[in-house]
Amino acid sequence: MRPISKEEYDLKCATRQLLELMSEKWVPGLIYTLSLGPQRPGALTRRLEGISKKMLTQTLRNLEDWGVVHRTVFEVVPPHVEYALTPLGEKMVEPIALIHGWAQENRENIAMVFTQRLASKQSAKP
Amino acid sequence: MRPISKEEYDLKCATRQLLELMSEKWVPGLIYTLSLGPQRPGALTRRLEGISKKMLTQTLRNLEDWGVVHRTVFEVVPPHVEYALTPLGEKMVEPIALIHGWAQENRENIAMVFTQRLASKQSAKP
DNA sequence: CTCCATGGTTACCTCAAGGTGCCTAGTTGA
DNA sequence: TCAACTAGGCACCTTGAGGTAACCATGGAG
Repeated sequence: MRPISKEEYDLKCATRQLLELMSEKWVPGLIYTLSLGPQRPGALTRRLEGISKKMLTQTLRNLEDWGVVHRTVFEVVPPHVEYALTPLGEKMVEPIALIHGWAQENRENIAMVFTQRLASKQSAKP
Repeated sequence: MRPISKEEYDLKCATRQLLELMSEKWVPGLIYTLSLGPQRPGALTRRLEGISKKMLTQTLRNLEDWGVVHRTVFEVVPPHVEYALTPLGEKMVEPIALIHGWAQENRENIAMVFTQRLASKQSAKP
């Protein structure tokens, strides 16, 4: 059992990098929504109830950096912007769908755990 | 495009619950290591360089709550404890392996993004 | 002339994840 | 007698993710 060095685990591990991206709060919702077709920011905001402008922009910029999302600006007024998945982004839909599938299969386990945690948290602070 | 409600996205979505678990810092390493066979805490600590006792225990308890890991105590002295994946846990190895596969295929993209981000962070705070 | 919608940016605040360090308790070896 | 190994509990601290609210520039509707 060879040790996994700090550097290897923290920095180089593409798997962890990817998992961290995918678990950013709004990433799965955005990727899934964009997999249905290109969208304008307004539409995305309306679809993902509760997302703030800041988080929408920030998350989309992040996904752009990853080369997962492409931003198209139409030079008209009022401004018109569209976001779409890149081919790399399309390739990310499948792994997320697999996670989703796993989660659905085991949704009862997950729900159980979740309600237990909620209960214990609430009983902890009266 | 039906909106996704806050509650739906935050609370009920098993997918996000699962992604959050999987992206906890030490979870992928622990799941992968345990997929090689049951392990004692000491061995896990030695393998995952940089993990603290607290984080090891905390993460393992968390995985126990999820029913992903089983803890066996041998009533001997000095104490002997073993952690192993449950059948549910075994089923989690595959999705993680898929993510891992994706990350490997696209490791160059990921590495590029990562070094860029590092560089921009360092130039931002001199 | 004012209001609203377009797509952002910025400063500020909060909370929890992750980390450090010290404590327990029993047994073995120097 | 003191140190070290076993597995873990607990208090404290720091950092960053996520959220709130205000601001910018433009143009059409009333």
